[in-house]
Amino acid sequence: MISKKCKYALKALLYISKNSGGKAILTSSIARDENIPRKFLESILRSLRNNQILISKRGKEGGFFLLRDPKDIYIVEIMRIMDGPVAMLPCVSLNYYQSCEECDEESCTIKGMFESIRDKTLDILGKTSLHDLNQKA
Amino acid sequence: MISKKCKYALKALLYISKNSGGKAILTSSIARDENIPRKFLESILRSLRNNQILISKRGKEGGFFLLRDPKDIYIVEIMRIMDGPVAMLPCVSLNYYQSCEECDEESCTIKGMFESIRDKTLDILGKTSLHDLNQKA
DNA sequence: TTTATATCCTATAAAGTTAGTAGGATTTAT
DNA sequence: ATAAATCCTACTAACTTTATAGGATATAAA
Repeated sequence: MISKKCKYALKALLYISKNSGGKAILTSSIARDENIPRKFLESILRSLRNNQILISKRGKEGGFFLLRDPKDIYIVEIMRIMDGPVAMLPCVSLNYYQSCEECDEESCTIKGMFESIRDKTLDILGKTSLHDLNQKA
Repeated sequence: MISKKCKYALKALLYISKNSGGKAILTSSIARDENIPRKFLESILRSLRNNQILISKRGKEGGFFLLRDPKDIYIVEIMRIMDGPVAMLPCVSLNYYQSCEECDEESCTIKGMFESIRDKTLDILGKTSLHDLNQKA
């Protein structure tokens, strides 16, 4: 399961991607239209800005813009920022690898299966962009 | 990420599958050899018994057996018992479906992607058995 | 029939994570 | 100056995870 935070982030980015015609998008508009608690959304958008997905403009007439073209923002990147590893086991994660202290990785017989799942998952998440998803509507 | 409970369950079942030659396997043996806290493992095995994966025998000379052939026990079943849904979104789960209250499922543009991931994942988890994984060693 | 050895069961708890909320500080266009 | 927006820190309630404690119960064997 992905967290609500992550789902909110995806919805917000798709919203910005869809509605921004060069103009800044307000937190409050996203919150209203996507049913996301505003204060919670604020912190999500700030986090996306800190991670080079969004740029923000403060003050009146402010708001958020995508830093890159929606065709160049892949879902996997958002999910890693929000939820961390995509893999189902720490020892199988490409970006957040951690060894399993209690078991021997050499003789582990479940790793392979979870590597396959990771690869199939990344194949989708790493090739789907914000633009792709907005085309679905 | 799967929970430690789920990982412990898989390790325990593979252990039982591998070491049971018709004889009962002790919680304490599994705990020792797989580095799993014994009391925690007890509750995991009990849960697997409650869900028709194991049978137990109490008292002296007791222990656990697989209820079915290792070739007929698929990983997906264990994961669902331990962690619930395999899907990444509640609204995309086959066995634990829940609607997303805050968004309109009809117009949702992220569902499709998560359905694809679910299908690829289930294709692996639903076809891999305990026997398959023990062959890897 | 006693004893040793298992599982069974309920309750509890510490730590971590999730999903927010509160209250203002700061910046900017008008 | 003022209105409107983001920015920032701190806090919190609820939930989940990862166990632990302390016996109750069942069974095989001596």
